[in-house]
Amino acid sequence: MDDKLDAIFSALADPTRRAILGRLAKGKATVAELADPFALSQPAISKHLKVLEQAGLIRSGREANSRPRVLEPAALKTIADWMADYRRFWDQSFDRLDDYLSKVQGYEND
Amino acid sequence: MDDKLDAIFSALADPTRRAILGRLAKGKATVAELADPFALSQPAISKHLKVLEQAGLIRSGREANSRPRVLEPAALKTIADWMADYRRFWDQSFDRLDDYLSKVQGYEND
DNA sequence: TAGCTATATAGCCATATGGATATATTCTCG
DNA sequence: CGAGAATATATCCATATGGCTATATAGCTA
Repeated sequence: MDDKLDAIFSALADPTRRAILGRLAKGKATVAELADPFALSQPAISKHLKVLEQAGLIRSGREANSRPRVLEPAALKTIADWMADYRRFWDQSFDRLDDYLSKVQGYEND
Repeated sequence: MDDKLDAIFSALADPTRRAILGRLAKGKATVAELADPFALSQPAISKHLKVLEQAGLIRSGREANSRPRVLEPAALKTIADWMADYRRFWDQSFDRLDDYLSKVQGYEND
């Protein structure tokens, strides 16, 4: 699990890769489309994509000639879960909210 | 802001540093106390602390002979805010919860 | 002030990272 | 099948990172 967190956090520690995720949040995209906004070579982008994929943040598809990428949200949930332990430190409403929800009838968190 | 996110994510991309944060979540600690659980030299720990401090994740105090560290939650909030844009991808209840809260009387999120 | 404690800094080394260019691979299509 | 398009891999280079040992600095305390 530590290894997973290492990979995810370090994948996110780069503005190019975060921007790529931002693009993928709007939907599937090819490598060429992902590379377009950047002044970087295609291999550089492929390298970034590999880092993101190995961290589990994205997945590769296969479509005719291209290998479109899609977002893989589970990895983000992994770090969100890690952060949950700290949430009380900055989110003053968190404890109260949690408490509140547990008392509300008819609300199910799936 | 990108630089800030770079620094925070890359500070978190190391298990030693995350463990240090975990310790600090339980309260202020000296460098010696923070170093204790690890099979690392004192300078190595000091280096990690510097990384955490430069990312804004911790702060140094001054107390007699020692320089105790404390958690600085604002930095964690920074990445939580960044992640908020993606939350809808994994948290199915998020939209519903958000919607629900906006309709609840008497609840104020500060 | 001298010495002890706590911590920081300097310097060194090995490995990792991010970029580039050149080339290989894999499909699609005529 | 041969050409072109889309992407991956191989190399190479410069810089960053994480660890160590040795040493410097700062504050107590006798």
